[in-house]
Amino acid sequence: MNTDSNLLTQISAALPTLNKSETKVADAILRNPEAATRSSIAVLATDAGVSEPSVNRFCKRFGANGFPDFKLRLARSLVAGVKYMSRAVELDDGVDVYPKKLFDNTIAALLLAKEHLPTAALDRAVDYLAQARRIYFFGLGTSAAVAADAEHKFFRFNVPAMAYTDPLMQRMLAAGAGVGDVFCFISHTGRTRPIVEVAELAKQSEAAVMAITAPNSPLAAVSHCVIETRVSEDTDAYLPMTSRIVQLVLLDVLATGVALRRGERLLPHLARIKDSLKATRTDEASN
Amino acid sequence: MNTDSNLLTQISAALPTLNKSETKVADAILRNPEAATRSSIAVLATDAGVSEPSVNRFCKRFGANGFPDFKLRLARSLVAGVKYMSRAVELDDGVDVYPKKLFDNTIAALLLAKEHLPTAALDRAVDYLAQARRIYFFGLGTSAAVAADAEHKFFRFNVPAMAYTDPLMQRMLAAGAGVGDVFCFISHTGRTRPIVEVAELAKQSEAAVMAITAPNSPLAAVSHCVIETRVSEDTDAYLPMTSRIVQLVLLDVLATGVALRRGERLLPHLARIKDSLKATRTDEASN
DNA sequence: ACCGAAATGTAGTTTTATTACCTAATTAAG
DNA sequence: CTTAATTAGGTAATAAAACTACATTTCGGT
Repeated sequence: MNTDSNLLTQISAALPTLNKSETKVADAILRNPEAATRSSIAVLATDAGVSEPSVNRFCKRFGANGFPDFKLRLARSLVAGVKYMSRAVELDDGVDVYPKKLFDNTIAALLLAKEHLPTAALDRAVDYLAQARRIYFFGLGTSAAVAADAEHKFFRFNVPAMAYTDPLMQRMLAAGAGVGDVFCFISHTGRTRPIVEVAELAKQSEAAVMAITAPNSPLAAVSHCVIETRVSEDTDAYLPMTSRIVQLVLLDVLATGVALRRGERLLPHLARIKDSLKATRTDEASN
Repeated sequence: MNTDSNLLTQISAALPTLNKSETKVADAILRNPEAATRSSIAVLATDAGVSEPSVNRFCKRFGANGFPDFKLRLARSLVAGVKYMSRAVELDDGVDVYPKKLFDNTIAALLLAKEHLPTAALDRAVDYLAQARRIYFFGLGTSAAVAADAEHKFFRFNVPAMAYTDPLMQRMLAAGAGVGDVFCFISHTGRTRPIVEVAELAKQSEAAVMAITAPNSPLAAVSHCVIETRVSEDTDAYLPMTSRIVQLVLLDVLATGVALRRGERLLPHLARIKDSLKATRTDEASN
């Protein structure tokens, strides 16, 4: 049930199932996880008010080989910065707290996504995109910005890409699609009706339909190629903050994949574009 | 000179300055950093073909208190996944390699940004934004997509925000600006001339000018409030991949900051917007 | 209240890391 | 070219940390 890779969350999730001394150890660790990674088993035992073997047992209970191994895992978990038990921003968070939380959440989302990379789907998607005569990126709301970004990036790679955020335009383009067109739909939930309808339209043509969206969604169902993104309900409660970042990086991956497929010839092209931008600069710099 | 917080990069950077046995240790670690975090000092010493104290000395040379502390630091560095010495994508990278690299780069950029959060500037920026009568987000190129995203996010928070990506529109709006207007410029380099010009125009009005951009840039110079973002030259060589992600998260921070400043009243508003979106869904779900 | 099972602690053993010291290598001066 | 000085590196002893086996306690059930 709990596939969470973060030790801290695992521990706090398991809290109710722990017995007395284990709870003490868990408390001591959660009280100051950073310190726990630095202390020896003796210090932590004193800190928790239990004996050393209890700490050791605790470690093994959470899948570690022993205390040192446990510390290592803990250190890893901490990097993602998820040291705030409730990772959601609280109303009374100060300016020195909530920015870090937001960064931590984003980093955690990326780490998670990195662990569940749909490699096969990405490869197939690159196949589609690399051969495309023309690529359309469609998204609404937050995903519109993602689509715009994708257009820009693919364009730089000399791929004929266009982003449309107007449902009517999307409809028209999907209806008139033909062989060689690739439609890439971006939707966090895959349940935004206008987007799904356009995808269905596109599917009826000769065009290829791909989607960056949630698994088992209506949008996923109508797509030839789906790049699944997991939805983390809790952090994206009111605003899709982390999900769109993952989408963006996945589009980076696709663009890079297409570029790699084309091989070396691309680099001079990028250099040329970069040069053309220099004219708009007051000084030397990359974009 | 080297403020790099990543142990691995630190080690490989220091390679030329190391003596014989230190080099052996460094090689052994770089050969398989993951394994190094798991092995004991004895194993690593054998692996490197040196004695245990040599390994210990090596650890201290890199600022650790001893071998266990060193392992901990190493483990931390590895999480960012920067285990690829050359983090740049190579032409012969397979589909199981380059996506991870891209994610790693992005995560590394966020970790770096998190460590150098311009807290004071963020707080001031929230002051400006929270009091704004109207907010304009201006960006060009890749930053245009960021601006569009910002517009969307602030709008959801019931803040009158608009994004413009057309330089002419930007000019007109800047020229006609007045008290209560806040202009937020987004530019990776801060040297894109059209943007700087518009910022100068806006500065001449009664409006507040803020920027998410590089320090010591022309754009930073004309802004009342600058949120500095560091530019990592190597990974963003040809395309600004990681920098725009950092910008996006910084805008998340600003939007959240404004929301927090307003306090609880906001939550029902968000819930209402969420409900209004449900109508466009084929099923229940968050955006 | 007593028995048994689970939980926790104690003490001893083993492993791991550190320190102090010694030897070999290297370099610069005579 | 030798030799003294200095540094690098290794050996072995010491100290620290972690683990194991076993003893004791605690708790739930009868």
